[in-house]
Amino acid sequence: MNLYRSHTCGELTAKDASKIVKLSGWIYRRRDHGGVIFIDLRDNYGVTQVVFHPESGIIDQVSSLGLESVITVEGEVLKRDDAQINPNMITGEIEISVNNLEVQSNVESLPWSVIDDSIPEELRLRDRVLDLRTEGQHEMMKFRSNVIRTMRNTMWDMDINEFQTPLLTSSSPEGARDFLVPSRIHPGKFYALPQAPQQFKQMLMVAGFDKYFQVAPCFRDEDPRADRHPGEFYQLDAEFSFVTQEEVFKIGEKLMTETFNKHTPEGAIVDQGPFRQIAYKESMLKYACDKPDLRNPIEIFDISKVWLDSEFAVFKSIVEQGGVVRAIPAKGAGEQPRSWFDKLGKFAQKQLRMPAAPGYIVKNEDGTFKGPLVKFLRQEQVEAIFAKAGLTETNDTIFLVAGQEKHVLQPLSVLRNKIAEDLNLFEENTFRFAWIVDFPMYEEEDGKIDFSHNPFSKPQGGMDDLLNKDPEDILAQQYDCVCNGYEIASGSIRNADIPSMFKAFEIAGYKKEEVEENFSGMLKTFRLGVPPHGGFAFGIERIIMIMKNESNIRRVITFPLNGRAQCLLTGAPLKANEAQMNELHIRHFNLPEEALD
RNA sequence: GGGGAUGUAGCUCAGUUUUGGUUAGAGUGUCGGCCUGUCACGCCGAAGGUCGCGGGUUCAAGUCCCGUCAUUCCCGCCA
Repeated sequence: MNLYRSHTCGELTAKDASKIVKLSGWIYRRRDHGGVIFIDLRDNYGVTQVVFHPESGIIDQVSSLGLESVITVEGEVLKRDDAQINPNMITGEIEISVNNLEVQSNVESLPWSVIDDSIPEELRLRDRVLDLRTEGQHEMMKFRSNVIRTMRNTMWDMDINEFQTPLLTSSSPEGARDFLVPSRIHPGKFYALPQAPQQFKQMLMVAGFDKYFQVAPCFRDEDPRADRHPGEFYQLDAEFSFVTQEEVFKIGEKLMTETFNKHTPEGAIVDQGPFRQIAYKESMLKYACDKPDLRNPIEIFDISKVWLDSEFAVFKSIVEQGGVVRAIPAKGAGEQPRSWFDKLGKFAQKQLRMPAAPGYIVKNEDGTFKGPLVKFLRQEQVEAIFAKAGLTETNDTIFLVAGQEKHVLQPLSVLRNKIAEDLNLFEENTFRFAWIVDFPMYEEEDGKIDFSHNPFSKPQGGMDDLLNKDPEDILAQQYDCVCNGYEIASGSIRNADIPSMFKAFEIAGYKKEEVEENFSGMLKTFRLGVPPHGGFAFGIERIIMIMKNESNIRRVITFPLNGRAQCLLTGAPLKANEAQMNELHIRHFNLPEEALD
């Protein structure tokens, strides 16, 4: 017998009756009847009812202990009378009649109750340990642990090596803001925390390891979102040599299906590979975003041209000036009350900052149409639009959004999901995957050409594309994996050809010397013989959020930062003292007033 | 940097608009008492409030106005 326990609080049942046992755990609940006291004792594994009788002589001691105190009890396992069995507990057939109590740690007062599930997040973060004891949060972290175990095992089963890569490394000029770490040994110089192990995993391929993965911490100094933890997060990062895009997809599909099949609820529908592949361009048209939620059956389509042959000056001039009109088909939406349409219009203007509420056309029972825009089109034009949408029933509706393409995409995407949600069109308990492929290599903003994704991706046509195509027309062997409206992975087949790498950077405005300097490590190794290679990185937190249907990423992180990137437990970030600053050769300047106190 | 929502007892929330008006309520938790079979135990009693903060309007502000802070969601940002 262990010093503290012979069993856990989740394992004793009727078959253990009359055993003498020792249990340790936290006081979860107490029911004091004056003469007899019941305590629900909780540990990581479960809850067991322990009973104190007056004859034990420790009643007074027990009633003075605070909830969440840690105790060790010793006693006999008693089978309960039939009337006293609690069918809701695994250990509900028995209880422990205690004759010996040892207090490991007494709790004077609790800031809030572990049983209460309506505690605000600020307190949960401040008292995170208490929060991690609550049933929901405790199970969540065990769930995360199990998911990562499955992912690791799946990778190992495919004979993929697990390696670690440096955390103190160099800044990469592309991408998000870096976290910098001042060097003591090299005054004035800084390490950067990796935004991803990108360069190192490629170097592992050059080193001949063939297949690699790791559960990698990634650091990006960006503002948070509900699905984006500020500062740091984890990726299941992987890279493979001598592979094609399709072979990388197979590995990713195996990883996802194994993980989701094992950890989603009974009866869930999980896409089994091969996953759908959707070209970036197609995705932007049909779903108005590059991470579509495919549980939503609505597909947007373009109806720009019809307005050139109409009397509606607003849409006509938008299209004439290169803008677009897009249609969102909404099956049966005409059954909704007028107030629903009004509310949707207000939402669009207020939340999505659309200049006007989206127009709509509803099909009447007699085959005519109604809505503010109907009078501008001929009957056969409207009929053609509905035919294109495949809408044939009374009350079927089409919403219209017009404007320059870059302005309408975001509102379209949000409206597509909101309409489907309001109309209850989403598939339930379903996990829909897709690969978004054929991303453009470059994008133009304010006349400047920049990489639209990863500068290390291979242009689909190689050097030939780089030399002969308009940069905006060059596609990359770059792909994302999306699930239920989240981007859960990103990857590419890398550009392993040194001349075309320089050319690719040149198009984005980087001089040869800059590239040599910033990627010296990687370039040097590439000159030593680089295999064709490619890979992916899956966002672990997002995968867990999706499986648990959680909307906030902090729920799946043991010790998350708050929305302002502060740790309420440790106070991080904190000021450095003078001695530390001196040693690191750094000094403050230009601090805002509020930082000076 | 910008926009929306929220802020009342330790915690969850009602009261705030329509209509500014006596002592701001409930549940839960806490504390005290009672209770030998409960399992979210029960019963009796008590304590607990700068209505986020500051200013303004008014005879009178939790309620109206302005500002500000905090939390959160979104936009920007996220190769």
